Amino acid sequence: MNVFNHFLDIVQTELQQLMADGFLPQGLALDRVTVEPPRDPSHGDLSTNAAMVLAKAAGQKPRDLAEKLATALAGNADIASTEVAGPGFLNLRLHSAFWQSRVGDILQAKENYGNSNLGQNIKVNVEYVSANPTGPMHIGHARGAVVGDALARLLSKAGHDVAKEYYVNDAGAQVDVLARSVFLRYREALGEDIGEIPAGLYPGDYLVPVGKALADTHGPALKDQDEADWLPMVRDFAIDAMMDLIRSDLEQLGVAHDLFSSERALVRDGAVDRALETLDQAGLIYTGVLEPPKGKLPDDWEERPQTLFKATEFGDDVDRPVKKSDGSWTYFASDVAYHQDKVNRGFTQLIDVWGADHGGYVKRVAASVKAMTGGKAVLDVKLCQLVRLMRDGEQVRMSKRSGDFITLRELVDEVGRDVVRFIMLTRKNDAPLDFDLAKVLEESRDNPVFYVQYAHARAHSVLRHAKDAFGADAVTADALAGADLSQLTDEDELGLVRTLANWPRIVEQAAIAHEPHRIAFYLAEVAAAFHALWNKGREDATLRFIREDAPVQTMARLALITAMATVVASGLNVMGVQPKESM
RNA sequence: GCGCCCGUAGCUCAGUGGAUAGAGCGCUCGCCUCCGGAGCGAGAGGUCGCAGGUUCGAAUCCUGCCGGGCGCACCA
Repeated sequence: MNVFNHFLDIVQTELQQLMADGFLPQGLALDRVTVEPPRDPSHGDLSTNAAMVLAKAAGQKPRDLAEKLATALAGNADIASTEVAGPGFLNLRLHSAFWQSRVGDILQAKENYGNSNLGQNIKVNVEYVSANPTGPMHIGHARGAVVGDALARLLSKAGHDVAKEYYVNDAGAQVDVLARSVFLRYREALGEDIGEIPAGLYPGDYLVPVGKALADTHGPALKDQDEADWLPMVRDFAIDAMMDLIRSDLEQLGVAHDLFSSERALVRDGAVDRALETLDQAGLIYTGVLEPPKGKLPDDWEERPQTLFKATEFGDDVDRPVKKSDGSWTYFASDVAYHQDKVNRGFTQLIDVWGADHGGYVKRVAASVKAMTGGKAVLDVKLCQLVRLMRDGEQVRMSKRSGDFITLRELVDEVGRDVVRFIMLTRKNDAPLDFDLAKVLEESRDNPVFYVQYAHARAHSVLRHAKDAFGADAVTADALAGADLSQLTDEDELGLVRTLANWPRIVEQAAIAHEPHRIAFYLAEVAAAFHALWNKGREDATLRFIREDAPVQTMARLALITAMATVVASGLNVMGVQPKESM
């Protein structure tokens, strides 16, 4: 149950009744009415702004209106008291029994607690990573991979029909460079001294085995051919090898896409021609000359006519070229086709997760989607800012020149998959993130991965102790489900329950905002509430979870911490992190 | 020059229309024969970059300015 939606329904029903009974004017719009947890817990359990948002249209003073609503709600069995406060808030306090029942909800739903039908099974396409198939993934790709994957899981939990997709840029000049780089390694594998890798080719050692594999397959047969003869074949060979590499990197991170879409295949199948034809028929393609870019001019800039898309009609700053000077499609043109392809496959919500360096590209793609679909499909681009790799507060320098950058694989090998995934979600996507290799492994309060995992492990530790004290037969899921929850009366116990009952709301809000990082912050809050309760038991022995002299109360408390562990596991599951039962 | 993002406590950051703006670190003061002290509690610390505007109500929305990051024909 989403407690807040539940009471929003109740409040709206009562408001409708007040209208029907003539206490309020007919036809008031109730869509701005909200029910939320008050910022200050001393104000009660729930707070509604109904009186304030309706006062003007109703022609009544907010506080008077709030009083009427309070009277109307007084009959509700779950509401213990109501209070009009401040400028016209109506604060509700619920009976303990209502909160206690939420523990039962959680135990019953298990990790599905927090699932929502918010998305109504709408088809959402999340495209992420989409790194060029020219080398292994590095730390920057890791952030997009985690954000995209967690967002997909989040939307799925919130009731969307989600497809996870990787766009393979296998059609541009960069894959020809890859092919030449591999060909060099092929000659090397045949015993040739290739010396320094020339500038403009990929120098990384990861291409050595690819060259060797090529030599194993073909022997020296390719060596003396013209480039035009070997390049297409070597290119395909190299792209396959790179995608295998990338897939295995992703697997290490626990990221699995549903579909890898090939740019080359789109071009080959004529999808780009068709997409551009669509735009052309709509009168959105023309030949024109662009103004030179303001500020610094590129050295080789020349004024010339280009085939342009009227992006400015859909909110972009300038019209955008779709053909290169050699007549082939630009990358943008195939991206238009790719987005059209997604829409054709029935997706009405498109989400792209990109690096921040692609920020200048957002408007034109959004414009193309708008032009293609007449606004029926919406595109949201999540830009991920840079990850700064640190060690003990010092920035780790990466040398891109030698191809010796920090790979995803090295990162996961050093700190583990779960740590990488969690830390990547401890910032908003549009804020830069410091990833400190030392700090993320610290076992302390200010390492959120540890802090949250510790709460989960601690709960399981208590359950193990309880089984020792009462016997494994006494502490079972059935026994916990049947616990007398009215035993949970301490204010901090009920406080923890309230925090747990917030989970369904967090899921919905994070899903609406497309912000998976909110899960990480929420879990830290749950962990804090649990650790605080734990320590209260240190000072007052009657508050400990396990009281051998009070088995009924103990079972209720074990039910509570099981619920806590369940919510933490549910949240970690959205983040793609495995909960730990011991540290 | 233009566009996008960011500016909140000494530091790192939450908080996308609600009440007295929060957390961690750091600082000050407390709590360990006890279910895992790998933790907890209390305190000090703020013109929410600046100036206008919208609103019953603005850190949040709008406009302008200041400061920082990223990007800026045909590459991907």
